[in-house]
Amino acid sequence: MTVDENDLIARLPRRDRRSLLAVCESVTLVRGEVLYKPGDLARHVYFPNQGFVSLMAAIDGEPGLEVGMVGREGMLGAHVALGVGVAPLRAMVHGAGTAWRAGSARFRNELAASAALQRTLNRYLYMLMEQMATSACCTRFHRVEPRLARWLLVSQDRAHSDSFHLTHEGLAAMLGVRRVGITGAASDLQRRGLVRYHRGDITVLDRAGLEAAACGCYAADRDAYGRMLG
Amino acid sequence: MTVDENDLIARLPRRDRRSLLAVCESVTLVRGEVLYKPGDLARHVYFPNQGFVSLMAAIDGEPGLEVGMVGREGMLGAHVALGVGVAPLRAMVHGAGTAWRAGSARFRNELAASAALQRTLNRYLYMLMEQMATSACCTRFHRVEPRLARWLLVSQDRAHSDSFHLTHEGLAAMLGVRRVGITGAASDLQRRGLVRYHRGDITVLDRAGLEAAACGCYAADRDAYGRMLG
DNA sequence: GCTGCTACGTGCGTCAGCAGACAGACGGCA
DNA sequence: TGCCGTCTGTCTGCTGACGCACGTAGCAGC
Repeated sequence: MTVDENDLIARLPRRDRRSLLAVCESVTLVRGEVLYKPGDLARHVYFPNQGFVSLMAAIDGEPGLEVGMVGREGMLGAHVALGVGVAPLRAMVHGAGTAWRAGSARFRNELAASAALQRTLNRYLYMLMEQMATSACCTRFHRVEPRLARWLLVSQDRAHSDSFHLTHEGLAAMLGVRRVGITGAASDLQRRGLVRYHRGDITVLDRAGLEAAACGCYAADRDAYGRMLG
Repeated sequence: MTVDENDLIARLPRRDRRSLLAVCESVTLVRGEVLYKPGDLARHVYFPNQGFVSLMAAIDGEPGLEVGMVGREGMLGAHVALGVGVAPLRAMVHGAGTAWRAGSARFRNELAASAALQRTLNRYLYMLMEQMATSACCTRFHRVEPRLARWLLVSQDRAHSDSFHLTHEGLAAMLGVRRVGITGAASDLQRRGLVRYHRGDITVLDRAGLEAAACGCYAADRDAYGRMLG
């Protein structure tokens, strides 16, 4: 067990944690990897230790829109915890890292046996729903630039790193806007010295400034996360 | 027990259903009533028998956007089932009806005691999340008119009635658009003979036509509901 | 009748974001 | 070294929705 341990697992009582980890294996999350596609039967669940993964809702056959992001604070395969095998969302790795992975059936056994795990995941599900609702509003009402700033902050939190890789094209797909919309917003953030990017390599330079540039949804999400822990 | 029974309760084994109903009382849902406000501690959960209730996500202090709708196919207070007392969303009654209501603590006891209830609610939570994700995409990508058509269909399903009451102003708040946007879309639907409305009283005239006018999200939601049932 | 309120319809100027296209810059690779 | 694909920046014309404001119609009450 390292310092970079998945938060949900870290919060379990020792006994439950050991039991769960006994059915887990360590895997590497590779950038670009798709962990779930909508309609797929999920063979595994994942507890990231580092890295971050986007949850995308599809629409009209298009990739659609990002409705949530998962890092070491959460898990992938919440639907398995709800007793449904079929994934509702596309889960795509954006920041590489490692994760604990468990087979769905074994995971369900662990869940049935551990009240602490049930409690923890229930709280996480609650937070995820809150995030999705916030996200929906944010997408509707906020401008591209504050939304981009928010996305970068959330990614930075999940990645535990100041820099990560994603092109304007990729960012546009996440936020559901055109690439040129990202180009405009990103240029401005760079001009103001908040970030630097170069051919897909993005570095956050001024975190406080970026927080000021982001919409209130970032703070709302962070608060929701805090409430989940407390 | 009447024919208009909440679907979640109706699907429980007789023993579990009796036990749950024993801690429920029948209440009336009045149009305009707010069952939860974000941040409130939920004292009760509700299982509607008729009527329909909107789940609204707030943003920047504004009422925001509807992210889900609940009728007899679901429950209000899903967050209580997840072990969190604080409501994340505003729940507002749009179609009057009756509901079974249980105190949060008693409901939690029932939930702990009934594996069938847990399974049922888990599947419902899954569907609710799927709906929220669909809703987020729909809000972003679809035009006002198809979205309005979808909203009317969903309401009709929940209300089990061809007519209900909501002004253009109210519809605008649900869909997160201007009132005049609704006026334009509604005029068109009326001109095409799909609906009729007068000072807030809306009647669906041509259901099939309305389904054709709605975006694919309506069908997607209905399918998700079908999958939940098994 | 007049008043007042609510609901609905319309017109106008503005604007963010759209679609499509193009060009320059950079970097990996042969 | 030169080529090519990727990434980024910019332009044009277009449109759906916005904000605001005003006009009208139905309904209730003294």
